[in-house]
Amino acid sequence: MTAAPTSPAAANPATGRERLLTAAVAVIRQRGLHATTVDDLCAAAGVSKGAFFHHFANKETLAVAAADYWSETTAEAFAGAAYHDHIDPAARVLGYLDFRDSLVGADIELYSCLVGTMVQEAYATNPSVRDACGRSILGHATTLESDIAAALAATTATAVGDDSIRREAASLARYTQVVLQGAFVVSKAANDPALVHESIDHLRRYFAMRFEATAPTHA
Amino acid sequence: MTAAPTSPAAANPATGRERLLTAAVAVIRQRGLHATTVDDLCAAAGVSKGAFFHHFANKETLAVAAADYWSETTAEAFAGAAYHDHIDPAARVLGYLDFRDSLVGADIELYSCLVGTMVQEAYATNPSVRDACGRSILGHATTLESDIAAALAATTATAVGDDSIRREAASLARYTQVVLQGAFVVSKAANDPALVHESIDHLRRYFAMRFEATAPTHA
DNA sequence: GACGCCATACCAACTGGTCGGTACGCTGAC
DNA sequence: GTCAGCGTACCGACCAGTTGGTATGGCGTC
Repeated sequence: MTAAPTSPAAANPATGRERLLTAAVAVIRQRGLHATTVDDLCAAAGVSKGAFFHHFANKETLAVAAADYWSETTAEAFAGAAYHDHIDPAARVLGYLDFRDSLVGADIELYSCLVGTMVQEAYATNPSVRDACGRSILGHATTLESDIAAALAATTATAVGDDSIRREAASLARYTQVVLQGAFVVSKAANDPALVHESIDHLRRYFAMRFEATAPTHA
Repeated sequence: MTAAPTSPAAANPATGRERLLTAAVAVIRQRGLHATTVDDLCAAAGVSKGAFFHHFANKETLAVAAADYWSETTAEAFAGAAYHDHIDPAARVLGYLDFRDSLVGADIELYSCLVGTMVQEAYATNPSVRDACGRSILGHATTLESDIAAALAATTATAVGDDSIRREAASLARYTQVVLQGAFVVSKAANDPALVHESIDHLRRYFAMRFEATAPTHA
């Protein structure tokens, strides 16, 4: 241990704070917040305990920072994904589901959601962490709203700005996150990633139905 | 098991073991597994630490027992519910969703699922707890399969025993649990029980669509 | 029906290790 | 010289699990 003390940016490019955050995402996602000790995080990040408490006031502060860091890094990944290129808004929504589906690999702890895992533990004991998780999940959901609203509007010949359309789009956007989070939980319980694919299939089918519902053709 | 030996209904009706299990369900559901200490459980159950380790080898054993206890008590509640009385299998399935909806109150920790909460923490660290949670969730899902299969068979004019019907019914049964577990997670993150109602509405709509899909009349 | 025997159920005090957090010292950059 | 960015050493609290003991009650025996 005790990595190179002299040149900080030599072998390990990231700063200590960032190394701690990436380590926190990886370790907490696997083992949970309470089961992860500060020493675990320091070891994973290759820094000392002094460095940890230099950057974060306490463990709870780190957890909030990790949730925010998670929001930022995942937002970048989704913003750069190809499903945005579809012309048809319904295709963009279904493309989002395909993209989520493609992220699922063999190891559940590598594709499951950090904030979904944390919020279960933090809900009653750490309100600030719970709120950070809420911001992350609901903030991500809002990025879907405009596409869903456009797709709904196309099927009902209603204006996208219509209030009932906006509300229903927001509800459906939240529902995507509900299904994904639930799929992670149940796939962990069953110890089987196939359940995530299966769940996304059902959700995809639901969206397809909703987008065809009253729909005439639109293009 | 081990029924009441002498006078079960004296001052404290339940035996120490059962008091610990009911306390475990209540406390762990609120605070999570790792955040709950053995002393917490003893205090909640009104027993000493010695009693705890008399009945359970360690904390992990208690967690498994609590998951099993949860399975048993919830199974009784669902078995006695009125939605089974519908003649139409589709109505039984939708009645199940209504029943789940009716269980949702104001306090999330009072309606959320113990095993869904525990499995997130236990997945990587306590395989025996994870498996107990998996048995609980998937075991509950199987109780829905026959009704879903019957409802699907009615819409497609296929035999209930048909293999594809059985598989799809099993998949939909799992999906109900996915949505419910996800609704609990996201409603905790948003700190808003309304999200559970909203999610069940979407699931109800999906089932209604699936049961009407290719459907002619059936009776 | 009294007695010895033992199992079950439970309690209070303690222990050894762990964990979050602190105190303080070093060092290079500006 | 001072301050960010660490590292080392350490502390106090807490916590899972242990130990050693007590109360109770069933049961065979005589």
